[in-house]
Amino acid sequence: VINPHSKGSVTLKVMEYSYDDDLEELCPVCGDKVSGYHYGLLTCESCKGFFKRTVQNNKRYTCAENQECKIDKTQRKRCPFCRFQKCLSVGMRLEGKRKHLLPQQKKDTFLTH
DNA sequence: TTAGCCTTGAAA
DNA sequence: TTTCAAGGCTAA
Repeated sequence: VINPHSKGSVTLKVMEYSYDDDLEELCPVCGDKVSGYHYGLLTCESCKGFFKRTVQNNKRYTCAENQECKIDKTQRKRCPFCRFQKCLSVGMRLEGKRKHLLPQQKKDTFLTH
């Protein structure tokens, strides 16, 4: 913005845009803060660990309700079954067992903010 | 069992 | 050499 009141000088005002609203930084599973890519997508540290444990030890859970439990940061512990279901539904996959397999370029998803 | 921090190793 | 996600570790 050019200040019309300044004579010889020009003041430039930089508009700092804050899209605080939807800056996808939340785990698609529980809404916690993401810590990076885990099993294919951005998730939080806890869901990463949960998914890992579940897969590694072949955990089998059962839902006490109708397998429709809402998963959020405070209820995620409540129903592992629904939590795992959600992990799968949002796209978590165990396609990167360490020690082999090429992660190739999964650069299809950017963080173009 | 959960979840945050740490180690590791393949890819860039 | 740096990056960063998989897997390890462990306090609570």
